[in-house]
Amino acid sequence: MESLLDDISWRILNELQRDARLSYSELGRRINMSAPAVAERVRRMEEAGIITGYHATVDPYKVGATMTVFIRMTTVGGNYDRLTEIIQHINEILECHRLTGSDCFIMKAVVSSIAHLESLIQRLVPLGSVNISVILSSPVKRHTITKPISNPSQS
Amino acid sequence: MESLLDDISWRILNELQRDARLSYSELGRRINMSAPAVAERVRRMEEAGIITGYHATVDPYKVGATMTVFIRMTTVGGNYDRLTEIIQHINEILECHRLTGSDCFIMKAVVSSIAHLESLIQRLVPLGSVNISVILSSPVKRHTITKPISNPSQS
DNA sequence: AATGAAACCAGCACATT
DNA sequence: AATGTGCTGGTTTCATT
Repeated sequence: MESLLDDISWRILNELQRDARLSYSELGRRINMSAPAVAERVRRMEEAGIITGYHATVDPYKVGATMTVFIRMTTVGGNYDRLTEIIQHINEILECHRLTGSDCFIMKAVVSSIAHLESLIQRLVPLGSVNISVILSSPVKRHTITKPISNPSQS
Repeated sequence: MESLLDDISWRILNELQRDARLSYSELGRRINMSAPAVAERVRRMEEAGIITGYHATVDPYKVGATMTVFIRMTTVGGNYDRLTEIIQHINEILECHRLTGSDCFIMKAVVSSIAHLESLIQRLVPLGSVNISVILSSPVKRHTITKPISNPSQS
C-alpha cells in the first residue's frame, strides 16, 4: 500500500504533532517551502479531516489530579445507551472507547483523591461491572502518528 | 481543596485545549485581556509544566490505519525492562502505561491491516502474555481537563 | 502582573508561473 | 500547486502603573 500522503505533507504533520503552535513561516523554513504554500497544504489536510484539531496538553498532576486510572466496564442490555449518555457529562472521564472482547468499555479518567475515585465509581456501578487500574507510570506518554515505512504484506 | 489556578488561567487552558493555534490577540479578546498579558500567563504555565505541549491531532483512519487497538500485557521478571525499551521504538504504539492490577501494561496502537496487527503481536509475544481488544467506536474521543467545581471531601 | 506604544514579523489574498 | 508581493494584523519588548 502506498502512503496516502506525500513526504512533504508527512513532514508538516510531524512538525505540527510535535508543536501545534508553529507559525506557517517557521514551518516553511523547516521544510524549505514558502509560508503560503505550507498554509495551503495545512488547510487542505484540515478540510480532508486528516488534521482534526490542535490541542494544548495539560499535565493533570499539576492542576490538582493525583491519579490517572483506566476503568474497564461491562454493561448489560438497557444500560448500554444510558452509559454512553452519562459518561459524556462526567468531566473526569477524558476518553471512552467501546471494545471487542469481554470488556464493553474502557475509559481513562483523572481524579484528585481516593474519595474522588470512590465517588466516580459510585456513579458507574449502577450501570455495570467496574474494574479500576491505576496508572503507575507511562513508558510512552504519546507517540506521533508517522508515515508507514512499508506496510506488511496484505491480501 | 482550592484550585491551583485562578479563573483566568483556567479560561486560557480551556481555550488552548480546544484550539492550540489561537493567537494571543484572539485569546486576549475572548477573555478581555491584552495580548501581552495573555502571552505572559501562557509562558508561565508552560514554564511551570502545566502546559506540556501543543499537538496537532491526526485521524489515523485518514492516513492508512484501519484499526485502533488496546493491547494489555503481562510480563514476567527480566522481560519487564526489555519491554519498556522495545516499545519506545514501535511506531504503531501511541501510548503505553504501566498499571496496578493483573495487567502490567496497557498500550494503544494503530495498525493498517490484520496482517499488520499480527506482525505487531508477533513482536510482543516473546515478552509476555498479550491480550488484544479492538476499538469499535469512541463515545468520548477526548475531554479537556477542566477546573474542579468543588472537590469531594478528602481528609 | 496588566497595559499601551512601537518595532518587527507573520498571515493572507492576489497576481504570476 | 508553489512563489513573491504588499497590505493587514499579530507578536514581542519595554516603559509605565
